Amino acid sequence: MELTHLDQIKEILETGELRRIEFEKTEDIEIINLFQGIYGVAYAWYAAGCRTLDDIRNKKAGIKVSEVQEIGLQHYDDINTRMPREEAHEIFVAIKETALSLDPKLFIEIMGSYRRGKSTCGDIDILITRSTEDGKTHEGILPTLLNMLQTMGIIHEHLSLPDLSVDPLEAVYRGLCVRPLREGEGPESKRLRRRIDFLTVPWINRGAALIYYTGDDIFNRSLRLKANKMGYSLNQKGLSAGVVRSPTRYTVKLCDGHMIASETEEEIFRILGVYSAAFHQVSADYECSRPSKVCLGKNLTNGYGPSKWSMLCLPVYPHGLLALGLRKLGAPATPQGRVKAIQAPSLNIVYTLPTLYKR
DNA sequence: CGGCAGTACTG
DNA sequence: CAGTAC
DNA sequence: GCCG
Repeated sequence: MELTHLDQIKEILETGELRRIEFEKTEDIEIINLFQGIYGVAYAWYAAGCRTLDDIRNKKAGIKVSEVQEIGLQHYDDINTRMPREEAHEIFVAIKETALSLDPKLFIEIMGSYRRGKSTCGDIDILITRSTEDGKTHEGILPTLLNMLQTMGIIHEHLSLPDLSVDPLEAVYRGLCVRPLREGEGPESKRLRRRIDFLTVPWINRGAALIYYTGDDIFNRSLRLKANKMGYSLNQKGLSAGVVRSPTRYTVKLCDGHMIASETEEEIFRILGVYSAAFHQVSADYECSRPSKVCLGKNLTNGYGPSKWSMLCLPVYPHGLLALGLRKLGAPATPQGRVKAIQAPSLNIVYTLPTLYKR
């Protein structure tokens, strides 16, 4: 008798949760993961024959290394060490204070793994926007803020600067920072470089932006897939209805539809039918309404089968979808993952297991 | 057998 | 366009 | 790899 998905899910939930990283322990994926620790790095480096960071430093096989990637190499260990939650907090507090000194009406929020309540953070994601009720906006704030933070010694190397020419309210900055000095601490004390992203969005898009940048990636993909199945489309700007897709090519949108929710996370989650008890909680509990990563385990392969997709993991979501993390294979392959989501009515059984709510 | 999230940016 | 970041 |  074949095991059903549900049998396997129950077994994993009962025997303990695994991380999807467990499924990535093949040599090529490990090396590609190593190279992806450098901002903007290409899978092409692996394809070109590079296998170590020194191969990259020595420009083996005639590969090109951009200025930004040199920064990534220089600070490789710093950038790829997760920071304690407390350190992310110190950096965020300093940035928020600085920003509010420019305009006390700015909306400044930290997103990413910090907002998901994680005890360590791989980077810092900061959202900046501003209520428009007094007719003003956050236009022009980001460059000024970045200059101040640089003077304060918080922001260091730039990886990508904001392009304000398209929409001055929508900008992205990526760079490296260090935490502010603590009380009585001299400038000689060692502080690791940390990855930091700033993004600004129009005030009305803040809810959708919060969902997207709070993540994680698999959660977003499953949520978007659910939106599609319900006839909507979700992106970092908002939830749209009336999207018409080509019957032959599903991904081709014939009609963009119209925005029905974007200002708050709650309205978007509510329309999508996502359990939202956590909205009454503080950020550290946010993760509890979010996916619990589990794997189907040894019964499923991560091997390179004849298919161009290889299974990595199976997160379980509170909104009633399972998603299989898949990796696209084949040459020229991209290591960017894909998600397969399955509508699973029986998932209600999973919800009741305490695993989903432990932290 | 098609589909697997959606968008922005780079070369 | 392919590749990559989020 | 697996679902519709």
